[in-house]
Amino acid sequence: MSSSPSSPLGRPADNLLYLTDEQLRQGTEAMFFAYRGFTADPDRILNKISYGRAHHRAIHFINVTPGATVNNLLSILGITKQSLNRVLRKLIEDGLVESVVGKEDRRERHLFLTDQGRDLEKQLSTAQHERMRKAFRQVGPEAVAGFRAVLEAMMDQDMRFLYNDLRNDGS
Amino acid sequence: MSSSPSSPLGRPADNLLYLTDEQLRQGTEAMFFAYRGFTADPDRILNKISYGRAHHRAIHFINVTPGATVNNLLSILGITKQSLNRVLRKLIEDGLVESVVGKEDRRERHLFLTDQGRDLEKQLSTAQHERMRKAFRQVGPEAVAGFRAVLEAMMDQDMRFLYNDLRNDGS
DNA sequence: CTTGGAATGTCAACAACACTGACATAAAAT
DNA sequence: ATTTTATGTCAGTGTTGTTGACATTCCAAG
Repeated sequence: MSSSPSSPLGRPADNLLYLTDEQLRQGTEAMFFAYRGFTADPDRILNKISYGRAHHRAIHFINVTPGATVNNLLSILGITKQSLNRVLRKLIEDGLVESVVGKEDRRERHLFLTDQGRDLEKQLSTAQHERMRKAFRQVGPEAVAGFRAVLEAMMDQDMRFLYNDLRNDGS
Repeated sequence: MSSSPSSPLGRPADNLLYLTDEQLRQGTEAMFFAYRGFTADPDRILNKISYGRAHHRAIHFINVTPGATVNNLLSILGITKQSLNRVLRKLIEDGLVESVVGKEDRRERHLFLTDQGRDLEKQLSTAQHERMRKAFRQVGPEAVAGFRAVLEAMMDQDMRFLYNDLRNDGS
């Protein structure tokens, strides 16, 4: 719309061939099939212990932001507190997550993984990372940078902020 | 593992910094947040008409491979026939999908979108493509190529074959 | 022609995970 | 003292997946 590096009148769409409906359709299908692969390996582990993806997501984000409150986690996961509570209750009951009453604000519950929780997290992330590492190595760092750039551009703005917060530190 | 462009002994991991656990974790989170964005726009449309993602997926793949049988669709979607059948029944009942008994093998049902089905498909894909086109344009063709390369490398092999079949034609 | 198997459809039951709405409790903030 | 916030819990509902069982149709092999 703004700056077109091609000649002003001749072949103006030549550098935009990657934006055709056909290309977008292929991108859509790539996302669909790749997301299936992306979740397949942890899903197998979770299945054995009667957990689902919701448990995985909770464990993942409690691990990267230890001490986060329930509300923090709700913002990240984008689900209702009732849904999260169901999952958290089970994780606490099973001894994978610890809930600590806030020191300054005693209404808040700060969430931590127990040793057992960290064990499971390690198992899950190892399985998931194996596939991704293989893919990353296969395509090289430039492709990975492109992958990351597109994904970040596809996020909702709120999620992009959260994502970048998690990228820098774990606060 | 095979060819390392860096010096044989000094700093052997320098070009592999993009494969650290931290980088993989960020890739994982990028996938998670981006997939949410990816589905958000069509989800809003589907919600209004009491359909879900399963309906969207069925409509999408019937559109790109018109005349596919139920079994074809099952391979692509990776769900059970019972799950698919529930969705298809509703789509047929609502007049979005037509089921045609096979001419050569009359056990098979070939699936097509009706005009009404194509209308909805267009609505959904337009919404989904808008976000993706914006992202693609923002990052440029090289990044998009990397995005596609990583996603393809993350698929299960079966899905990669299917994906490439859909890429070339619709048979 | 009969039998076996493949493709499809249907019924029932169930589980995971999301939702809404309503209500309870505790504690911080005003 | 009252309101608001953070959290938890109960009850009900919907979508989408699962198994298992069974019926129908029909091609193909014996």
